[in-house]
Amino acid sequence: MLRQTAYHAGAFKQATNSPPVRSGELLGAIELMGAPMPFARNAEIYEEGDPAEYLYKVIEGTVRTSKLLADGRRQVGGFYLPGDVFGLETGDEHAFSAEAIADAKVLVIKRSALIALADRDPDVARQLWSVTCRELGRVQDHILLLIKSAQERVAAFLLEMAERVPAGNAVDLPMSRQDIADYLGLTIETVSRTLSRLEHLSAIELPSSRRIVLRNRSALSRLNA
Amino acid sequence: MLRQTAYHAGAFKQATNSPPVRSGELLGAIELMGAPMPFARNAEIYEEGDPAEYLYKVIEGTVRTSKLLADGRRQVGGFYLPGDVFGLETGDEHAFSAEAIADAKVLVIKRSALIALADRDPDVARQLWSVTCRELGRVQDHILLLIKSAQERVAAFLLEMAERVPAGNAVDLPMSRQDIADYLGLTIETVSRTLSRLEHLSAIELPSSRRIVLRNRSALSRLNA
DNA sequence: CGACCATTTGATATGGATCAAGCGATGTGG
DNA sequence: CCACATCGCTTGATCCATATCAAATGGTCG
Repeated sequence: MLRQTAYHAGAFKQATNSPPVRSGELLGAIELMGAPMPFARNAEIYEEGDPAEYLYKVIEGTVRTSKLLADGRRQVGGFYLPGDVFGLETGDEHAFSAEAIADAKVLVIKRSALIALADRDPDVARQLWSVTCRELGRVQDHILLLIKSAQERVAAFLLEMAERVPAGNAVDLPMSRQDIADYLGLTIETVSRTLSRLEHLSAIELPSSRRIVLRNRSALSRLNA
Repeated sequence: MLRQTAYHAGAFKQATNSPPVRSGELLGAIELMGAPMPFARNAEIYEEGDPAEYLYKVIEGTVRTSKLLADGRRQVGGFYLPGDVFGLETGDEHAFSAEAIADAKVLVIKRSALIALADRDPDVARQLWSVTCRELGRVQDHILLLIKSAQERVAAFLLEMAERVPAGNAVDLPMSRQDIADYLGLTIETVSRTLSRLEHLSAIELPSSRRIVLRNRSALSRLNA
């Protein structure tokens, strides 16, 4: 456990692994404005620096946002599963790029149309804001991940994914080790080693590299610290 | 330099140090709704978990948002200078707490009133969204900071502060070393050592601990990598 | 079957954390 | 006005978690 500041304060609150924006009823009317588009595995949806003309909602598959740093490293901003909205980001242009991790179907919504609609319908405006606020919360949680130890990061990641793909205790990860590493700010080797260690600790099982069984969630939560 | 992924791609874009939301003309009408409140140095403005009833805009002084982790570490979410808006965050309750670093004057705006106004005035709604998007961009940039080396983090921090307190090359930092460390995900010792190293490299001067003169910005930018 | 790619595992190096001591500024009481 | 405590910061020595370099393993596709 890394030390940063040892404040012995009273306010202990767990970092809530907030998943990306999942708009169920939300954006209901809005979805009519969008066109569903297919993207093949590894296809680019938009690139860093592209004008942010559209918003996106995953219907099928998984999408990853990422950013290449000047030195060649890559930071993965997030993984987006069916129901999740992505492409919000900051302003005129996309700060990250987005790629389909697996074959995906994505609803593409024209931003200008959405804004125009929001101008006329306060409900839409409110939803737009709400979706953005939740994305903000997700990114803040991501920050909290990045200051933890490798074991904590991996454990938190597994718990997050398990929560988002509710299929009992078995999770089928759509992303590669490299994607996970770049999301968690670790190397692929460290991710792999940490998973092996968690297996030895009987916290998880690894039937195959993409499939992970959570055997002891409370142990994971504890490691999550 | 830490390795994460060595993608030799074409898209090289520098992490733009986006400062917190600074609403100049923005929130113009809105500000009439708010009451200016004084906060003494170290006074708490709101606490993690408090219902998020208000939005805030710094008029004078500096505010820091932070979060205590279960193990006693602290993460500083951001520093807010005059003109900056804070307290947006996620939804019903504040994920971070906010404290005045120096004696501050803060405009306090009731969220419900603002939302009501946004319902009637699309411009207000749009501004609210815009402010949130910019905060989102700031937090994403913060993530990019946290995966860099100590030297890069400190250099980036100095450049960011210099940009936000435009007073030539001399910056008077309102925050302590501990605050900086908790913002950058480093220890106070590492921050201090790194500043000393930057001084030896003649990138900066340290006339006093809170005052920093940028002697060679391009060198800092280069370190910033 | 063989080539290729993703993943795991091993050995070593290193950046930053930790532990500890020193230093300078500020403030307090005598 | 000066001794002395305190606090924030710096500097030094050492340790450790994770990166790096390297090789082995395993699964997939032609």
